[in-house]
Amino acid sequence: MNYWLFKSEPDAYSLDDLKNDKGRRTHWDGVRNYQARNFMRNMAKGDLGFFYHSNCEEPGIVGIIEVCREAYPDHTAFDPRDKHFDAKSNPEEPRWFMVDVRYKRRLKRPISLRELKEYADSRLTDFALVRRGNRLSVLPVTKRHWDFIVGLES
DNA sequence: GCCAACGTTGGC
DNA sequence: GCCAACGTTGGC
Repeated sequence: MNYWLFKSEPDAYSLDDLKNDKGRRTHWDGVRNYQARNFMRNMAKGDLGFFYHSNCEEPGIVGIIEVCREAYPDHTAFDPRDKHFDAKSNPEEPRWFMVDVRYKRRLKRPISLRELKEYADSRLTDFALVRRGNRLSVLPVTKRHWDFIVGLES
């Protein structure tokens, strides 16, 4: 099993939004970055992910979600009215993919980016999230890092 | 293939 | 709202 991190702006889509969605699940559409897309194509059913709130008052990890459907074409790329429309993608040769994720649980407390950065030079070296300039919306998390971060919870 | 211009992300 | 860090685009 592999571990991941999914970023979302809570104003646009928060952990509560996921929890309140039908079946507590959603499709993770709108990713338009090749590296992030490749990560999604590597995801397997049952993989776990952190739900990260970005671009907000206190950016940080707030919950845990699970991949419940593996990568399939992101149909929002085909819709000219969609914000993430991409004329270069089409159903015959889709360029962008998405996975479905399901709410698992909220962390006992949010683990802020500020707190995670305290470990950037020790327990969380090479964790992409705490490296400068990282803008990937989907990124892998090693088991070592995953376990350490979950351990910060309590 | 280089690189300047441009658009986006996201912390602060 | 600012701006640094990137990724992408397109002229040459």
